Amino acid sequence: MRMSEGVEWGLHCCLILAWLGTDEPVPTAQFAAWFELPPAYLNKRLQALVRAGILTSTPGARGGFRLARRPEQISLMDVVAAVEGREDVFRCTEIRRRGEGAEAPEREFLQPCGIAAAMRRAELAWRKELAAQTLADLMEAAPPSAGSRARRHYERTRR
Amino acid sequence: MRMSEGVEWGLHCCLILAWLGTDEPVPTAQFAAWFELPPAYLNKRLQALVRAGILTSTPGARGGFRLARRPEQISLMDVVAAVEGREDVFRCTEIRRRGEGAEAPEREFLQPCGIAAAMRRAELAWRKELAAQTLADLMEAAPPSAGSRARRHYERTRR
DNA sequence: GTGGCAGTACTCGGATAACCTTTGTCCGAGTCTAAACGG
DNA sequence: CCGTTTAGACTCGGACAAAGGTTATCCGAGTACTGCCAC
Repeated sequence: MRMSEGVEWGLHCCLILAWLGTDEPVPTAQFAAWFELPPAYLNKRLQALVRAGILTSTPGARGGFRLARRPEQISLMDVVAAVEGREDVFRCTEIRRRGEGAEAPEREFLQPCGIAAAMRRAELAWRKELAAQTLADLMEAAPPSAGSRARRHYERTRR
Repeated sequence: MRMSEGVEWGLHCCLILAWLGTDEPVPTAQFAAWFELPPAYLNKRLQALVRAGILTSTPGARGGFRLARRPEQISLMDVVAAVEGREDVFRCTEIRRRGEGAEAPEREFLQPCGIAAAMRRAELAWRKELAAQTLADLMEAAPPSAGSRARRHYERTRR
């Protein structure tokens, strides 16, 4: 059980976009150089954020990615859901009904499996915490120098 | 990001053991028949619970698995950690230090990565919920018929 | 009849393969820029 | 000098492979039961 790197990559890229605060799209190549990541694969990951409505992409020369919403309206939950999908981490396969359970009366299965319910409770707590944190919160918690450094670097490497 | 089936299997097996409340070890074959699961692989999964100190195994004929502790002292967190490992779901690879970050002064990295910290907060909430639920809680929440059915079935198929 | 003994069946445990998800790469469609050209 | 055209470079987007992890299987070490045999 491990979260894919795409979440980390996507969050860092969104954070950069938020710090820059520019209207110009930033291409994948720029992000890839920034973090020494494989450009093509990073692009593939960012596409997931576009599909989820977190980023907007403009094709062609001078194209790239921009934030689709303001940083206060992008939560960690949004990014995680966009990259990892919206399925539950714990996926109940209802093995209670198999084998011996097949002979049990149907009314025993009216209420959902207790194990699945407990796992779901925990997962909801996780999701709630993720939804409570936005990009803006991350910006505020980070050292101010990080934001200014990002802007300086962007100005220097501008096309 | 998906939790392995071993967690579901392990929890159901532990629950059966708790319901039976017997001192006799229950072999893998019995569990496998109960839920129509591949016996050898289920055995491999239960071994993880033994290593974690949740179950005790007795080899040889008339062998099998027993609960190592009382149901009130076995939490969902214990089982998840035993099967899935104790590593964090979100694993920060510190890409902030790579590429452009390599030129930043060291003091910018004194406090941990904000993204990793936020993810960790969410994960701790998840773990806390898991640790708060024990096998005994699951037994109480389940319909009483499930427990009695398990005992009846065990008596019938006793060796 | 009783104690010992060998054979047998059964169980866990770890070493060994098949499948699937994740990671990584490549090329095509479309777009903007910029230079060249003609009026 | 200015507008048009045309070639070029750049970017996203999805189709195509490699790698690692999970799922599944098999065989060996060890244990308890059971029937047999000797006394």
